[in-house]
Amino acid sequence: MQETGLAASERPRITAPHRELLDQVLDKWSLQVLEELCEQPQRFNELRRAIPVVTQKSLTAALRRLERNGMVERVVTSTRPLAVQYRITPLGTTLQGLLDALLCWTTVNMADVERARERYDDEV
Amino acid sequence: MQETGLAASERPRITAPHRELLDQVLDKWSLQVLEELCEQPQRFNELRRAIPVVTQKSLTAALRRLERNGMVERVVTSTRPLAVQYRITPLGTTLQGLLDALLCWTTVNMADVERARERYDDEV
DNA sequence: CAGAATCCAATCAGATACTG
DNA sequence: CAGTATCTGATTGGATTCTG
Repeated sequence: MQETGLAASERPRITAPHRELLDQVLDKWSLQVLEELCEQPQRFNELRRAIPVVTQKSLTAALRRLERNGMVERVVTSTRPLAVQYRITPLGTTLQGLLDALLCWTTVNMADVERARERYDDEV
Repeated sequence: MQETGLAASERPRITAPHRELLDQVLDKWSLQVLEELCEQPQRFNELRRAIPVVTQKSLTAALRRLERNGMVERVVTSTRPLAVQYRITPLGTTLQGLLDALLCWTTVNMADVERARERYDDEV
């Protein structure tokens, strides 16, 4: 499992591919899309309404990125007019714990962060 | 299937302040700065060398953001030429677990993601 | 050394119009 | 409904120059 006997302090580094994946998955709209789809599958315009001020363009881009990375599945029903449902994939659900952890962290530390901001803004 | 009080589906939502904080802390360069400073305090140019291709401008911006949000502390020694050391704060260290979790997730799922990308790119 | 200031190219986001 | 296409104004990122 380990090539060499590394010290505990030698934690894995963020490499370009990892960084890139996080970028695609943690960006502004993707997080909110994932959050919505974790709750239930939804259609395009449902998502649009559920996520406050996302434009159609940004939502489309976020969905395509998530689909490409295997986080979200696009299910088309060829009716007239056609219906498209987006749903989270098994791979996508592995992100849910992480999302919760992120949200938990912001909730716990928001007050401290706001104090830090006030201090910083005052002294400058 | 669900208890009184909060339904299981009623998970906390990402609100604007939370989203904004995550943006400031999870962006491309900030993650790598935090990773570096979690290992040891470093000076400006040390960080610059440690983080492959960051420009001075981007590094400065990331450090200012992290400082403003209380994640990083800037320690100035008024020598000639002056020395500036950046170090992680206690609040900043609360992010470390999250960073590890993020990195762990990418490591575990990278292969699946790459397969998903190939599938997507092929069919389009 | 540790930046600030400036200029410029490239990217992005919003609005609008159109389509199967 | 679920998008695509296009135009445009704003924001970003890199390169360069300068400074205490």
